[in-house]
Amino acid sequence: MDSSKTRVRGIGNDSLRRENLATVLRLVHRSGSAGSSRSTLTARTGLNRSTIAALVAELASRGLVAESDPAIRSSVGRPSPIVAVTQKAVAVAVNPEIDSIRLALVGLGGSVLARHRVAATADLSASQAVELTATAVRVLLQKLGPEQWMVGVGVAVPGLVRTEDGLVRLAPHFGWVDEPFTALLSSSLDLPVSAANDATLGVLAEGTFGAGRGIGDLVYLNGGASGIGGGIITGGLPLNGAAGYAGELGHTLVNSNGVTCHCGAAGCLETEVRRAPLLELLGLTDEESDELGSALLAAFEEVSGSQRSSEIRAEVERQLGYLGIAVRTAINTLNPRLIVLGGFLADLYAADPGKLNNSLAARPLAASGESVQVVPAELGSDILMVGAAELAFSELLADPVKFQDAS
Amino acid sequence: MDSSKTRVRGIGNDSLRRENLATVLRLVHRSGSAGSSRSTLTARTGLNRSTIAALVAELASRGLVAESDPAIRSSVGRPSPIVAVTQKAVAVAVNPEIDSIRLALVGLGGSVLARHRVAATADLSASQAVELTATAVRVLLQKLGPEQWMVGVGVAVPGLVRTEDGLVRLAPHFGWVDEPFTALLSSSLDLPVSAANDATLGVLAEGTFGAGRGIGDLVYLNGGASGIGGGIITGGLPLNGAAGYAGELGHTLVNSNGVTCHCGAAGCLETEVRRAPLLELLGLTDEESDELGSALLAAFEEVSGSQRSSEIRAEVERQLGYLGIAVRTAINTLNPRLIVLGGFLADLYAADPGKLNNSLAARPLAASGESVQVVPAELGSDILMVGAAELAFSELLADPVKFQDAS
DNA sequence: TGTATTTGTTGCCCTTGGAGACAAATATCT
DNA sequence: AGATATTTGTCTCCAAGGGCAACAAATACA
Repeated sequence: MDSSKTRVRGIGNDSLRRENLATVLRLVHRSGSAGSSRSTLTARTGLNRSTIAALVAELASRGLVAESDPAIRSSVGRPSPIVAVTQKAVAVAVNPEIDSIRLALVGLGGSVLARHRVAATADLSASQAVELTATAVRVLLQKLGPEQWMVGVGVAVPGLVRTEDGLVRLAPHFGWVDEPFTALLSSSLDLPVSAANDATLGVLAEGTFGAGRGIGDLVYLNGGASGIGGGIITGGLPLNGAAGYAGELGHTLVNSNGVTCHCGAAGCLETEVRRAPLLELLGLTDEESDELGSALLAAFEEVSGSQRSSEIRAEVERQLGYLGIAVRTAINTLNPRLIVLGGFLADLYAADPGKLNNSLAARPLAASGESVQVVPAELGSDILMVGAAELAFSELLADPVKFQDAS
Repeated sequence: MDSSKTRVRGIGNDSLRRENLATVLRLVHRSGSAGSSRSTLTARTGLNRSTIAALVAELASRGLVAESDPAIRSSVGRPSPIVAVTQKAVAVAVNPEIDSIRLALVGLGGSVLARHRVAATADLSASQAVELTATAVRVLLQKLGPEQWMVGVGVAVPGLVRTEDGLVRLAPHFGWVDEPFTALLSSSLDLPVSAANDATLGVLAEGTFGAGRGIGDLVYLNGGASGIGGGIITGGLPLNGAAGYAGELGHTLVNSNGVTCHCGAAGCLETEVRRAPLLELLGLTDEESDELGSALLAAFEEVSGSQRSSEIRAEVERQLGYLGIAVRTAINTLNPRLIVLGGFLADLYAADPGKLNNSLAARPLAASGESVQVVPAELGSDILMVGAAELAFSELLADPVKFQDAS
């Protein structure tokens, strides 16, 4: 009912403190392991020196941040202590995929402390997946130090997830429909569990710690084995939509004469732009998909131009053309400053950047200097771990007081 | 640089008061001329009775709101006074269009106090338009009472407007490119002037006072004489994008085999779905476009099925099919709760609602109960006046203290 | 070595919202 | 009609939080 972000709740004296604590913690969190000096926090928040001191002290007493002497002393004046997140509060990130379930222990600041992987199959039922995940989480929990405490679990689901309660509405890979994965996992582990779409969490990670750091409007497009997912940040906030299903850019129409998609429409982006035909043309298996990028580049650099390489180039150009159409629609709709490409879309783009860039010219204002930039994702394979952890941390970041009383 | 909406600034004691004042004023503003009781404000904000009393008193002392006895006494208990906006603070709304420039004097709460219209031609230069507008605004200013004061001017521009400074980057109707319309008008009138895209302001109006009242995620699609514009609200906030060009849904691809659009691409929504062919088939002129809706309905209700009416039906179905594709893409991207159709798109939809609704079925989750609703716009011809005024009021609504000192 | 600069630290003040007691105004029940 | 319950305005006092100014500390630079 009150989902509107235009503030309706007033601010009391207590929520004032809470918001300021959250602001400081978020700033420190976003600065990652490098941390940021107390004077920087003063400048960025606009708060008084004494206030920042008090806020940092409270966060420190709760064990969330720690102060240290600055390593390099550059400017004149009394050096300001560096405030950085501790690794006492940790989250577990989970990403169930076709072949395996990946997990990680992640600390504040986006640092991956430990990884774990369990094999899975495509015909896994939701309750089986919960079982597998729960035991894997318990393995990770054993690695926790005595001082560390678990904030919760974040799950990056390849499918549609209802934000409200984490219900997995649709996960095509596993054939799940309306599976309460989140609730089951939560009751099995007795920990708070939250879930969201994988690409939505991808853009969260990339926008906080990756290529989109500090950028308020960006679109993330990820090409995976079985489709294309999208995540959007606008005005500095993740775009979830009414229920959390926003960002399904894989179902943008790119070809009226295209193949019918599993969604029922024809010529969707993800029916026209696929990894499988590229791998096939290159003679690579699914497991060798890491080599896709270099193989494509090799095919494009080949001067002689064999029959096979020209076939590859044609397919790449074809796919890039369709990708361009979808990206153009996204730009016209969202006016982002940055398009981040992940998965095989990054490889596709790298093979012939000019093709996509030119394709983006066919839109209003394209000629002006205010055009968007297309870049590959910066975060590597940890992106979903970081994004899922970000989700798990979100409550803590919004209200550091709610957790762990001061000692 | 700091365009991100994730709070970076801390909250001091002064901004605390400012935010609470703004929250209360916004709530009263959104409740329109009906106003809302003080007890309602207490409940909705979560603030204390005494605090609300103080805040309302301050707003009243600034002349922005006034209290009055409740008209109907429904429930038990001491009756709570009704707080409603006054019409002392007013804004001027401006909408330059092909044939005329429309203006209005608008008060808080979205009430249109006076209207004005001056003839215009399509070949109007920007400076000529500024001249015309400025004199028209001066006419409206004379209607101001002695107690009223002008907040500023808001302009709804049929084209791309840079949010930052109101520069009109592109207005195809007039052939304007990078015209500083806003700055010129501001210096000519010596008043604050802000500008934005017309459909963006349309969704603001419709989302605040119209069909989307209280809904945090909605898309507004408007069909005009010369194209289709779109405006988006997500998470309760208008979606502007990096520079203000978001919402250009008229350039979504709907037909790979379509006509080339002025944007350079082929088969855009606005090349396939147009008002002109409908009017032509119905034998209506541009001036008679108000009758389009009833004429279409008549053609659809005709039982016998003349040659002409079946042609009309075919064209309507064709256009609705393409509209459905664009709407589907928007839904997949934004997951709105509501699609609001304005202009001739509302007429088109009304002629055969089932066609569009069925077309939306071809998307993930369409079968579930969580599907979107499609509705016609509620606000009539005043929509852009209200939206533009909303823009002009936005600074006041965000910080009621900055204006007019307490007497 | 002295000076300018920046920033942490401390004590005090001001503003703001909250809580509670009391009064006022209404509906409802007897 | 009168008593009672309920809701809400009003008033006074209080506590908490941030700002400010003075001082001290720590650095760069001349």
